[in-house]
Amino acid sequence: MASNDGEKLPCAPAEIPSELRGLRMTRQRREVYSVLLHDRDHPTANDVFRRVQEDMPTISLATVYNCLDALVDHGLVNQVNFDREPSRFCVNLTPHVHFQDRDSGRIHDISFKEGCRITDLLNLPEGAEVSRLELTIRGTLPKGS
Amino acid sequence: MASNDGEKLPCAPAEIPSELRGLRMTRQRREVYSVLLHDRDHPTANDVFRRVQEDMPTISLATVYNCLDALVDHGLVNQVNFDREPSRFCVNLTPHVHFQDRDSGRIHDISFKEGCRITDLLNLPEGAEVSRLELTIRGTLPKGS
DNA sequence: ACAAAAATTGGAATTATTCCAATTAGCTCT
DNA sequence: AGAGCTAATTGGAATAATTCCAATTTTTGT
Repeated sequence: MASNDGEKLPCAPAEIPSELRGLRMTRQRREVYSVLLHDRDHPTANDVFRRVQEDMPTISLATVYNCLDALVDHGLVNQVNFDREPSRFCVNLTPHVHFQDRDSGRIHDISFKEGCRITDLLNLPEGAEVSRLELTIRGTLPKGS
Repeated sequence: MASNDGEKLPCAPAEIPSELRGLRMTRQRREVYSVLLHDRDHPTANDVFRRVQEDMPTISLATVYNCLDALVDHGLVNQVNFDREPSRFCVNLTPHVHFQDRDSGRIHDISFKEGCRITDLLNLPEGAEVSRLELTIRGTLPKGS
């Protein structure tokens, strides 16, 4: 889960500035980021690759991986892992967890109830510092949600 | 997170019966399970393979994978995934989450405070049924814990 | 003991991801 | 705008965890 520091984030490709959080926005990174902003369905690296290729047919898969890494490192994108499945990517930077519906396979972002922190529920050892926390849930949703 | 139904689990290899939760305990499965019971340091499949080989030099890695799968399917063992690292395996069936210390790399089991359920903190959609939930934490522990 | 079913085995195959060396693009300073 | 420097991109090869497969062996039920 990423920490959202309250900064306003661009919501349309056209608004992506040339640098964001100190990350040099190359054509490829901009395109990858824009694809992630456009369809927020938690695509895999390969999904992103295929989508970016439509506008930029010469991009390589290695570059997509590089771009995704860079975006993740700079906190613009979250990497979501469900078990041993291919990683998925998510531009929602507000605190949330992921729920995968067994039937559709779709992943849903689930927010926290007001003021709730997971670590309050745990018997963490004295002095433990949490730096990254990932919660994934699998289950079913009522039909048609 | 496994559900522990309160059943008393064997704590020494010698005590493992020929069937457990409907799982046929073959020599190989028994050995794999016994290795997991003996050193609860969340080994990978490869770690388990090397340990089992000491007593059973002819076992194959494929069999270790098969045995681990069977044990996981029958709820005797938990599969633990940290990001894209190799899966690790855990015989602790009480409800808990996993904390990886950045310095040592070691994984610690973290229990819940009395009566706490993670799903109570979440804005789950009406009617959502949780079937599996995995929480992994990375961070640091004070020296010497 | 016999037949049927299930598990084990070794090796090959798969697949997401990473690595590498060569080219290209982006930034800075004049 | 041009030169030089650094970082990013590229295609292809390499890696590594895991899965698959077909043949053999073990176990179970009759």
